[in-house]
Amino acid sequence: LRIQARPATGAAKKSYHHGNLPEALRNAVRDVLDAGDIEQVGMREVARIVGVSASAAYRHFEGKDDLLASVAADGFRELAAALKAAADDPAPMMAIGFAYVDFAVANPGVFGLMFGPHVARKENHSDLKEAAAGVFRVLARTGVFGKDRETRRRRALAAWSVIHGFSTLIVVNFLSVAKAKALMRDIFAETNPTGSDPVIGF
Amino acid sequence: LRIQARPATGAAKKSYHHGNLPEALRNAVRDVLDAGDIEQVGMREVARIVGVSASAAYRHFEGKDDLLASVAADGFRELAAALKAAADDPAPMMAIGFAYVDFAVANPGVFGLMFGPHVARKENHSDLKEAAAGVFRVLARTGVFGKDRETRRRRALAAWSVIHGFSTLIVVNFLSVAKAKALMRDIFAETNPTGSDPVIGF
DNA sequence: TGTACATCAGTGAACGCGCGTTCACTGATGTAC
DNA sequence: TGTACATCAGTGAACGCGCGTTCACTGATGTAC
Repeated sequence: LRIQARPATGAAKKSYHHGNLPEALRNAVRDVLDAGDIEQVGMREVARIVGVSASAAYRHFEGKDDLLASVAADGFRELAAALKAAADDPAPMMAIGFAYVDFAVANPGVFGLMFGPHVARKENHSDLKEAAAGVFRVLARTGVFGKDRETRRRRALAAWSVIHGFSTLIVVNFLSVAKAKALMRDIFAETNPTGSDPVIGF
Repeated sequence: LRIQARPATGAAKKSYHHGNLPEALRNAVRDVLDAGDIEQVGMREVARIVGVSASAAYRHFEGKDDLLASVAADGFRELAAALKAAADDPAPMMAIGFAYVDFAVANPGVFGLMFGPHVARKENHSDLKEAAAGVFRVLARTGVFGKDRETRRRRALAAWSVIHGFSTLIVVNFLSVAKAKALMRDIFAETNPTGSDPVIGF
């Protein structure tokens, strides 16, 4: 189980005030999501896990949708951060691909939520949209994709698709991590030392 | 709404026997799935749509899980058939990729079910597993992937990932069909007229 | 062709359950003076 | 430093609801003779 976030004071409060309930609830959602499927996630269940009454959650989230959207947005931000860190690698595309796969494997539940129908239809949730766009931005800004803006965007989308496809097939158990990484090594191999040429076959 | 399958006699029976309830129920599942998300799908809801009592469904399916697995397996078979047809195209990889994307766009709900956590954890459901393997088989048998068996398998997996990634990002609204197809055209362009060389950059 | 009867495919009421959300409440916390 | 008080962050009971599944049932269908 994910460690419950507690107040920064460190000392366990005797007060019944939790201190960091929103994060604790998000973590509980992730635990349930990673353990099984999305149908098990609920306000009551999640509150139960945290050890708080169900209605307490409504002090921090408008409702179930809001809580889920918040978890998904966090997921996108985490993913973007991981990719950003990987982009500093000497072989950035490969590193980004690996980081993406690693994220999906480590967080299958959130990964599914992020790219599932719940979130897909939440087009109005601006925080979520922005967080997802952040992932694309990291990809689009990675230097290997050339100088022209439009070309970079196109290639970033293609690369995202490749990487995302591997990750999805892994999560769904049609492909092993090892095999996927070996394949990515082939695909993203820097066949051209100048680094200016396309790396995914076009 | 999907047209409800009726008995082959054509004439509307006055009997209360439905005649093809299993298929009608599967179609109802798909309708609900395509319209919204998986949480709306249920035995009662689906029976209601078909116009039958909830318990009638239990004459044909063991329960909810069984019904969903059946829908997913059908989805895999449909997808495999569509890909098989596309494989006859002079540019088979591109045709297969387009067919895959078209299937996902036409059936976003089933597509999500097929690659979602519900099915991913149903490893014991052999019919489902077999149906999913059929999709891979079509890809692996497509001639462009070379003569060596292992190489073919590797490349088939890579191609699947690419194609699947595009489809997922489309379904989740991060990418348009037009853009995805243009990118696939670039990636799968037959740069080598002999057709024997790798087509996805490795 | 008719009839008896087994089986098939429905019905509808009932079960227990857990859900999301609301409400009036209360104890804890922080702040102005 | 103390105190009064507003606000914050919980509680727990209650609401209505729809779900999956079971059960005893009944009408329709098909088959053996």
